[in-house]
Amino acid sequence: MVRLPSKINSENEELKKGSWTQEEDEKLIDYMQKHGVGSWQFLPKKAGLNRCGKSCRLRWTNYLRPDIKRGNFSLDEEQTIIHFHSILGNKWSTIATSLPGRTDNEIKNYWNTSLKKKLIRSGIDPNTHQPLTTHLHNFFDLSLPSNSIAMIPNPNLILENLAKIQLLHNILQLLNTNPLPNLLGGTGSSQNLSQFYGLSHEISNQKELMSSMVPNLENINPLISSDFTPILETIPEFPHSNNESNNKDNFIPALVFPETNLSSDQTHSVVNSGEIPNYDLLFMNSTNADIIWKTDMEDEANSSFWKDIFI
DNA sequence: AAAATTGTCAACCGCGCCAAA
DNA sequence: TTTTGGCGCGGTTGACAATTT
Repeated sequence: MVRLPSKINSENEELKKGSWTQEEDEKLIDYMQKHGVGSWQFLPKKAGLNRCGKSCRLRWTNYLRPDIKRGNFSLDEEQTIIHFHSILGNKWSTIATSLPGRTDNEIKNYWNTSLKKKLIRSGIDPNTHQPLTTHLHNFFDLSLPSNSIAMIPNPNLILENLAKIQLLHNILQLLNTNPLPNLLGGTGSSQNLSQFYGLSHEISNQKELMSSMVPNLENINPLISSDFTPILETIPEFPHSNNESNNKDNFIPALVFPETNLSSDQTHSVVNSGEIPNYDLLFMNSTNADIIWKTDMEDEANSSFWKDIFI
């Protein structure tokens, strides 16, 4: 048997690709109404379409089929997708069987463009469906058994953990500048914040959250003294409004920046804007002992927050 | 007002499964 | 038992729209 290359028809002509025209749609609908679903391989020729069978199947199942439901996903549908995704993962076609009129493609698109972000904003990892802080615990705990760093003064490890602290800083900054995260939007409260971060007790401010999220924080860097409390106490409270000036006042000053491609002026501008630096680059370089870190000591306002830890 | 960025969604691609040869 | 080909699935792309800078 000879298999035709998929982009050539039996007359050796190039098959059409890309968006479907109204005329092509009409031909396909007309054919499907008369013959129903059959062999996709021979359909294009019979229906007078210069397309491959696969393209016709896709157009029919994802767009032209008469039983397709249009419009926004309802809350029920949304919850169904989240529920089944937590059990099945990216099995879009299986998930689609629970949502009449919705196609796997549509569900997949909706997940990738909207639902995933909604979950992240709610403090839930869209891959594991677990609170994001579970990962934070692992993030610090796995690499930081008690006292290990103090006993092995490996500069690369110190740099790596500096990077981790910086990452934590930025997570806290995000939490501090956005409305409190909660499940699927709406107004937040400290109660549901605790709930969605997987904490057994209620927390009312950021320092409590920080202590709860990173129990081994005092072991991260040998330069950190045992008394971490004074630093925690300087962390601002959660803002309980969207007032922009309040949010600005609550910016946690930047900790350290790697001396990468940022000039001093750029570093200052990043510090002052609260912008998040490029962590891919940072981690990529963190195994290199030559990496130079700088604290922003010239700027008293920005450095006072962190200098007790590192100087 | 224009340019840049981000979001949405239809469509494509390659792979793997499975039935038929 | 192995090979072949149809089909469906999940990941990705790219065009267009909407929003932001």
